[in-house]
Amino acid sequence: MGRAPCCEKMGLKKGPWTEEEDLILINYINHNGHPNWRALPKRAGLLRCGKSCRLRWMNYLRPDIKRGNFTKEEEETIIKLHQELGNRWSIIAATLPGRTDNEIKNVWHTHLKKRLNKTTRPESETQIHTNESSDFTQREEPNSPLHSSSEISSLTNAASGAAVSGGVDGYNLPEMDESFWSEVLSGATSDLPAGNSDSVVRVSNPFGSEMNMEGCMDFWYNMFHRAEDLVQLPEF
DNA sequence: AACGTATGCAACCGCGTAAAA
DNA sequence: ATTTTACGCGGTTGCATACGT
Repeated sequence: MGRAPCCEKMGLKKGPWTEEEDLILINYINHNGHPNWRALPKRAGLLRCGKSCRLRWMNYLRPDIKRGNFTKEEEETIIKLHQELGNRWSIIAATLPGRTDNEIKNVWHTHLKKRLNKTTRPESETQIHTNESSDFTQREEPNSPLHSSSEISSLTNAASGAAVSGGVDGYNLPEMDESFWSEVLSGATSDLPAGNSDSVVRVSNPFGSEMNMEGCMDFWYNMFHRAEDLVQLPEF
């Protein structure tokens, strides 16, 4: 498979963006959108590669970017989702409107991870795994229907619609009606006492992974309801 | 005040994959 | 059906600033 020969050409600028470059990029995208990142810098008159332009726009210049410190609620969401999903920063970012995957990744490595390490209980005291040192995919069940971040992205996008029963990549996604949770609960193979939401149970979630019931419910809620924000494309 | 170290964050790099040719 | 191209993601790097000695 060929790979994009991005940034190979000599003469393309690297490093921090100047205010002038930012203005050029903002102005161009506001008037033309960004249907083709690779062609954008040339058309806009920027000596940058498309990849660099995309990154700058997505992580810094987009009008819907929320700047400033993370709220306690946002941090808790990151911690909870990271516990369930591992380093799936883009998925986590999808549940926090205005926050970028890069920003969340930075916050995790600079603040949250350290904070958690300070308060981490010994492994033997908890059945809930954190995914910090192992890739999420390595924890997937052998028969897990999801194998790549792009598939999860597809799920996220599919979730943005009202009806999701059509499924993604052959996987039938359930309707979020009242019977949904009863089906999930009936799919749990745990023999733990009912109502113990802190305990790990194996649930029939599409990731084939373990998460506690509360986490599973929160996850689905975020996926189906907050993903709506994702597909509201800016108007140019 | 000067230096060394730690921290935070923006940006780059390389890979996987979907879409196009 | 195969190859090429472009995009998006996660890991990593490097610079600027803060902090401690």
